[in-house]
Amino acid sequence: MTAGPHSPNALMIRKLDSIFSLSDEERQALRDLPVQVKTATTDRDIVSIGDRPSQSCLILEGFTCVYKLTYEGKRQIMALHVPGDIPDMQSLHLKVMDFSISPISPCTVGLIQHEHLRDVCERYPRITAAFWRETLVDASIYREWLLNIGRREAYSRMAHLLCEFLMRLNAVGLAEGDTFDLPVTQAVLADATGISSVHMNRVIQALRADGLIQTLKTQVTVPDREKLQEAGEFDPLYLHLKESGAA
Amino acid sequence: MTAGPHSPNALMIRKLDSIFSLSDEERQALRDLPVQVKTATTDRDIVSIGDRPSQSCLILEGFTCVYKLTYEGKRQIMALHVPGDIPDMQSLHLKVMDFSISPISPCTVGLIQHEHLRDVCERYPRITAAFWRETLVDASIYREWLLNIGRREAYSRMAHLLCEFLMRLNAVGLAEGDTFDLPVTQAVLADATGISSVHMNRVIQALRADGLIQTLKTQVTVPDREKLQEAGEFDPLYLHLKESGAA
DNA sequence: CGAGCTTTTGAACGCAGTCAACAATTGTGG
DNA sequence: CCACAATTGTTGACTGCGTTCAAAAGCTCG
Repeated sequence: MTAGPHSPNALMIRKLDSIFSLSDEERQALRDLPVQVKTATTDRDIVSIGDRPSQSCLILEGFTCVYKLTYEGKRQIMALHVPGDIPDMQSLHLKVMDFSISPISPCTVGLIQHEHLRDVCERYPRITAAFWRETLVDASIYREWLLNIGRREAYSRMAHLLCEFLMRLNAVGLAEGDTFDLPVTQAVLADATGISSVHMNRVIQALRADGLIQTLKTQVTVPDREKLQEAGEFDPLYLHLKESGAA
Repeated sequence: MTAGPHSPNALMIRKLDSIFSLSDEERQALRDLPVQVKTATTDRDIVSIGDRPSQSCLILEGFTCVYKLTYEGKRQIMALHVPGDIPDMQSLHLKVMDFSISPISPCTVGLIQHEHLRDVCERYPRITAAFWRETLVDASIYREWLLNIGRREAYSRMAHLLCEFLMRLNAVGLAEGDTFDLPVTQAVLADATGISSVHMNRVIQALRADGLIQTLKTQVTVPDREKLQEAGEFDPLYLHLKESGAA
């Protein structure tokens, strides 16, 4: 629940540190955040639309998605989150959840009470800035997804999604080179790209046929990253992984 | 450039005040923000992707959009902004712009230097929270647009967009009852909903034929708000216009 | 080894895109 | 104030990407 490089917050701290170069004191304050560790499975939401949570959740293991449903029950996934992410940091300032969060693979998450988050923010303005920045990167990813879903065709959309996922996993050290684990059904990928699951199946076959991806069980390998990025018009700028040079 | 209820910042201050009940001191600090007023026309970006701005822009009059282009030049509009909004608050924390902002009608905007924004944030933590919250609402709108574009058909998308616009204009007192001005080409609306401009034309005709909207020049009237909301599956929760009750 | 998912395949359909032409409107300069 | 240019809106015909429905094949796991 506290100290050590293996505190549950380690990944999140490393991520913030890589951008903000935290001081020892700031790092320690983050390590000291009380975290309640829970496991979650794909059959139940972690948080649901309409909830008024008093905590935010930090992904520790596995993947989650942010989604909403239409009246007819069609699901749109708006974001995928990987370990180190806090998908609902927003509930710190917006009382009512306007979306749901669900695991898309078996997960462990760490729940952090808002009062504790508010407390570190109050004491360390740079942590406020760091958290704020994280939510701004989330928004940037939403924008790129809007471009992806609104203006690209299915084949490119999927290529783009795979590029993003690979790069984000690389950033937190969860992908070995060009191979990563994607323990997720095609229906999930379809809901994340705004197409039907039948069509997603055909798109994946096309990507395989074109040699852009290889799959083995849930493992995905990208033999030629550049080719996949080209197919998906992928430019990592929007991920803001580093502040390439100052203003 | 400063005081009075008619300072350029008035709309923005009123918006923040309605949620946060600012103190006199906080209000005054916002009024004192130096603002450089500029006019802008639809033929040129206010900020462009790749820029590293040292200021953010506050919309004073007219409407702007946030957009990106695909390699083939297809445009996706990700957000519309109305007076009182700050579409690029994010550049306070993200050095490089990952999108462009363009007027979609003749505009006046107020440019505010980042250093001044940082200064008020440092002195007034509640203003930090208020600005942060604004960016979180932007993100919420992106999510709703993702659902709209990813999972609804063109007719509903447009109905939804009109509902959102009407409600946001009402919130800042820029719509008379159920009529508002939308001085925007159909191509813009098409780019905001992810459809072609030809199809947008047909959708608008259908909405007119069904009595959901009436148009006169650039004026749009919504005779039956409920019916339009139903057609667009519009639920204003995601706009977070008020914190309906405490947690 | 069987139940329940998930993936795959085929066929028919439909929403929306594209292209091209024309009409209406707006803006501009004389 | 009119004539002309440029932009915007409208219409029709054709095409196609992706959906839907249904069924079969493959996996996973108790």
